[in-house]
Amino acid sequence: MNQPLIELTGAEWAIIKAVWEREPCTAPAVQEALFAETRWTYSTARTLLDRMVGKGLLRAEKQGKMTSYRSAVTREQAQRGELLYTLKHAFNGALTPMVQCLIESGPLKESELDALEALIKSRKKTAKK
Amino acid sequence: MNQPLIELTGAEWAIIKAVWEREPCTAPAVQEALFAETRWTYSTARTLLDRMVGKGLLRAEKQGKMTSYRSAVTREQAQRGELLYTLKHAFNGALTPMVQCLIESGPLKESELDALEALIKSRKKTAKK
DNA sequence: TGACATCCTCTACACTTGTAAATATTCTCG
DNA sequence: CGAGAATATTTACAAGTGTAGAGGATGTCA
Repeated sequence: MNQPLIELTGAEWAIIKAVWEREPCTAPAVQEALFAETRWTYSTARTLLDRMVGKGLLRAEKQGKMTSYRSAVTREQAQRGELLYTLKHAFNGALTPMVQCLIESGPLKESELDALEALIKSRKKTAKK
Repeated sequence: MNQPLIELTGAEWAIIKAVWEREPCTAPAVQEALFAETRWTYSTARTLLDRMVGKGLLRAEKQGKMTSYRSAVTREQAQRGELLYTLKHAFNGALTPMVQCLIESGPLKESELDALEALIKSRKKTAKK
């Protein structure tokens, strides 16, 4: 259940997001989808894809000549990994300061504050044990 | 004002935290402080320190034979950089889901929820423009 | 059947990161 | 002065990352 903490590089984030949005999908499809943003050639996208399979972040299945990729970790798992990395290194595990810094850094709208407030309220109920 | 987004590796976080806590400080001091946690030799610590000077994360000043290091970025800047990286890559810039994921991931206590709630309230007042 | 268009595999290469040994330079005290 | 202790400088090296070219295999249409 507690897999070994997922960490993604910037390039990997780009790839996996493209995969999540269209899986299963082929390398050319991913390359094309990301080209505008990254200017990566097919080779580059393909290398990244295959390395990520090696790391267990994606799974590949060969169908004839095409290879079909799909994610092996969920978006939530990846997000959590990223957050936990930051929580641990940048905030020494202290959650409140982290949220504080976050809401102070970001340009955030009134509506977002409302959303957060609601979030916390509901969370309080759930947490009650 | 908008410096080019600070990103630190795990090793760099360890170093800079040690520096923040005792700056100005020497390489041997940093190495010693981190030894229990990292088991780094003097060489390793020194290399890291100097590379970080090269990147503009620290500043070094030679005084006689000793070199004295101090941070060139604040803890807040570094924290912000880390958060913004995550916000951008993992959450496509959407703040609310990020906070949500955070409070759902972490094991957080009642008191923390209270703190967060207070935080948001005060923030709401400030944000009023 | 042959010329393209597609997609694949292999190989490469520079840069960064983590880690450190080897060696040199100084102080400092007996 | 000479030896040890404390520091510093240089060099290295394996893995990981970003990026891609070259060249092979295959399907397709005239």
